[in-house]
Amino acid sequence: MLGSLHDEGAARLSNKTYTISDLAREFGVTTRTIRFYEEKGMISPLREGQKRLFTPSDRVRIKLILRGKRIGLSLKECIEVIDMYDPQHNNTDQLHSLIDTIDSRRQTLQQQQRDIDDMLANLDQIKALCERSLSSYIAPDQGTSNRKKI
Amino acid sequence: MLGSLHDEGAARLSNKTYTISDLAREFGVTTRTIRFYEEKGMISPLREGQKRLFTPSDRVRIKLILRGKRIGLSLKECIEVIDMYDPQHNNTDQLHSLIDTIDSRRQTLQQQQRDIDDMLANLDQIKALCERSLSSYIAPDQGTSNRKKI
DNA sequence: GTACAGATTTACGTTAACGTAAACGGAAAT
DNA sequence: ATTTCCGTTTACGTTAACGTAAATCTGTAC
Repeated sequence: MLGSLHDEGAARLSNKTYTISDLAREFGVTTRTIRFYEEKGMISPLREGQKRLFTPSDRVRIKLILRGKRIGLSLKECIEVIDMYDPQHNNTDQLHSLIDTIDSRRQTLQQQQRDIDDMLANLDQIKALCERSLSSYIAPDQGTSNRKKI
Repeated sequence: MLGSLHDEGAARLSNKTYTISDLAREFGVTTRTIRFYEEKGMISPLREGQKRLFTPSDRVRIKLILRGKRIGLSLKECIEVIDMYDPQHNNTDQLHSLIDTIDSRRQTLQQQQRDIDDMLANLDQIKALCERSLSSYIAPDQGTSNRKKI
């Protein structure tokens, strides 16, 4: 399997499991959300009778899904990224195509980095203007455009 | 107005305008999208009879909307950010509250930066594994886990 | 036993961000 | 004059990602 990342102490042979509300609480989502992810085939928890039993691996997948969402990926894109961890390799073509996918995903991420940097810089500017405006604050006043500081 | 950014050559007193398809083409979106943004009050192009006339300011707003979208903001969040450029200040409380908003938005952006960095690092790992797997490729083979390089 | 807290399935509802189609207006080219 | 190209309005359709409600099961506390 090309080396499964995220085993989180594979040595411990961890057979720990989580309930659905454990994970919901940990990640600040509803149980509905987690069931929805299962419906979509994004996770496949075990069953103990009727109840779901989540493994550490399920837990990591959820974590990765939420990381994806934080940067604006759709759920579909989230699984695309996650599936890269466990490639159906064996095949040279597939490996090459995976590399292409990775490169393209990287482009997007780098564009996002630039966008975030830009936006942060803008926020800094605005904040600075706010603070200058506050420091020189005396009384309510209109047009501040080209007015010199008092 | 606390100093309007993005005048893009305010000195030139630019009265250039754009048609809807100009901007659609430039930004790679449909005209429907632009009209939709107007419906939502995100831009307010002039009219020449019935037709829309977009100013450089409209153009910048669209640009900022799309930047927001690229990092996963909703349209509502996009205008929240854009509106920071043109605060209804005059009021100390409002300025303080704007600063809070900025700080909170910054937190989110920084979390996104971390998420992107993490994801990029993961992609690098996966790619490296792919390439190692390709370089030692001889014939279709199963378990590569702990196998030494040939 | 039964009440109660959690878990499950089923299924309809909701919001966002457009897509898409229909029907029409005005100017320019043929 | 009529086709051809924008452009416009109106309006219904669509997908994603859950929310929410109702009915059922189930193990544990009392």
